[in-house]
Amino acid sequence: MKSSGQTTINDVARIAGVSKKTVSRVINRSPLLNDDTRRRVEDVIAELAYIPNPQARALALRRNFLIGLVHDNPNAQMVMNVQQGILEALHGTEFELVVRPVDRGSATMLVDLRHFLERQRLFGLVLLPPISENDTIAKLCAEIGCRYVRMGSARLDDDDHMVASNDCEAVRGATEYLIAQGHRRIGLIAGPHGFRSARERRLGFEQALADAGIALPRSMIADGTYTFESGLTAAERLLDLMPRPTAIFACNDEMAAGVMHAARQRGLDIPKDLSIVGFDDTPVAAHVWPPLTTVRWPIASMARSAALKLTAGLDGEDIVEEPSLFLSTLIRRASVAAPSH
Amino acid sequence: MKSSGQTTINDVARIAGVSKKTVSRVINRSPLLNDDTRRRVEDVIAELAYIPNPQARALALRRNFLIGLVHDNPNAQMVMNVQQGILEALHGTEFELVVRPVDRGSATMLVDLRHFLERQRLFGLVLLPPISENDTIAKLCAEIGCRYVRMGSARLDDDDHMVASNDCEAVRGATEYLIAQGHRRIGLIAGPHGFRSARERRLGFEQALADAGIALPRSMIADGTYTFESGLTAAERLLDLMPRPTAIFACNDEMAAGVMHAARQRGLDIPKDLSIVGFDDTPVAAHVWPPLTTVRWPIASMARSAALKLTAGLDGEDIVEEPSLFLSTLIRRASVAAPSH
DNA sequence: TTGTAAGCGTTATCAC
DNA sequence: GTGATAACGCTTACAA
Repeated sequence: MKSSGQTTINDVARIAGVSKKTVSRVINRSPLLNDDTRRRVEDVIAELAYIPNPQARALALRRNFLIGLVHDNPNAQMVMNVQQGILEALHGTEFELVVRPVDRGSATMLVDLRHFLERQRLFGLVLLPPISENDTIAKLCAEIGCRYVRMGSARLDDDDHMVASNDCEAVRGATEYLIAQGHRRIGLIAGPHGFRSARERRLGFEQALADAGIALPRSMIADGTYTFESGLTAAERLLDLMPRPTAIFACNDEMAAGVMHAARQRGLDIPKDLSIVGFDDTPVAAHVWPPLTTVRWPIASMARSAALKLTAGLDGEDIVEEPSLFLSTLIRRASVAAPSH
Repeated sequence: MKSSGQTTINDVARIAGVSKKTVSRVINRSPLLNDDTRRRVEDVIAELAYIPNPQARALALRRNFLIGLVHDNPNAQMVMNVQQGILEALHGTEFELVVRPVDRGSATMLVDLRHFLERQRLFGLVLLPPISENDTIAKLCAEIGCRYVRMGSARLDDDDHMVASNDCEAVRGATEYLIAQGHRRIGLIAGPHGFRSARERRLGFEQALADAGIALPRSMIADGTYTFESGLTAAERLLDLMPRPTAIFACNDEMAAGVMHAARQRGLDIPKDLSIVGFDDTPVAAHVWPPLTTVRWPIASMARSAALKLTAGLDGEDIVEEPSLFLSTLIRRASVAAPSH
């Protein structure tokens, strides 16, 4: 070991009595290596507690050991869950996680992202919804040679490049649950236009009503933007209807919390006068009063699989096929009851 | 530009008719450079849209252009705000943000962190509370030669190595507000033992009562762990008291939300029967019913300053002294009123 | 199966 | 002020 710093590949080579290249082969698990040699080198590596320098590897390989998380998702808990899932997958590997929020509205978003990818030569990208729905970004990655996996509410890409939840079916199930409770006048607070998740969730809602033979007048659907305030405003419109809905499905928890405020402000009792269902099962769902019935999707597991897809087949590991489709669960809490009239 | 890939320093040097070293000097804003030369090189750089390769720089400089965010904070919104603040500071620079959650309880935490730092040779670290309160980590950074800035509820280090909020004074102010509303029996739900923020907030609470000449029986203080459930449990104990408190200060919003549930379960009206104040101003504070009066601290600004301290004086930029102390604000919402009896 | 030489794209050293 | 030349620590040809 040179006095100046860390143990290098040269130290290992010298002490093991082999060339650097042989050590390099051991590090990279080259199959064409004498077992004796490999073992000898591995012993020296262990003894010196040698760790290959990621910067040098990055330079030589023309590729960094960084996984990027690209997102424009305003929901903190969601982003954190994704980070946690990715880090779980990356734990014990040489990969690190770099976060990169982007602004969907910005005109320079694509150019910025391209610069970022070209400069940093990331190993791969996990794309969070809603930006993951942008096909141009996927094409950009393919063009630059950066691996990517997109997370989404439905199949956005081929299996190697996406993990998806089944939002449509999940919402259908949740709506069927409301119907089973006896509700017939059910309002929907939809998500923002252009969001795939909004489309899928609305579709599931409509299907459930259609299957049950319940008419869905346009007035029972209010537009929202996934924010608390938009939920509040939309709920005010729905609650002005005569007769008003006995239940409201909000396409995410934030908006459902807004519905609760709107109901409370008019003195409505939840769930007696109004049942409410949300989507996401963010912490707010459990912490509002009454606790919110909602749909939980396995966001951390999905992110974990996404990261594993990215790094699959690198370490000479057995290639385990990661799942691409993930199922959601209806979490039943106190915000739903049979209609009282 | 070679056919294979990106523009390199060699291309710039060749076309500008200077040596690589001179280009390097331009990139690194060396002061000893002929203005003519500099301008010529800069022109070529602009023309070729040349971007220095961060991997090669990292190898040569023995230091990466990565800022690490080390945290063990369970609050998603808080972590996201910090990330946002750091990224704001890093925007337009060559730095990227790497996130590194750690497990405070783990026996190998320090060893893992050391490995991480030695391997990745991070440029610097932003440490989030509560892990930022750990002096051993600061020493580790100093030893390894990794810059760091600690975020905290009070001055944890010298000005170059910390940014702090004034939790003690903020809570004193919030408590004085309750007192000014007429409250005399005020309960405290404290934070976890060993957390500096818990200590500071409790201190502020005690000071305010003492200053107002209000006795604080031990029974009026309940232990919490910054979680919703602990807030609920602690509130149940406080609300069992005879006479019960007319107001409760919870040391964070999560616990305050728990207090609301506990109050609701016993049919207490908020704020008529019980006033509640929280701390942090996380989204839940605005979304519970009634909206929660709470203390907001400028977490993103603090993180931004932390990152700026880390990267200060690099680009030959004017060195602007970043502030070290940040003030909190009391956000008055509907969860507080004068006591009704 | 292993080793040698030549990069990868940058910065540091030390002359000129 | 500027430029050869040698690092930085690793990998990829290409030999042997």
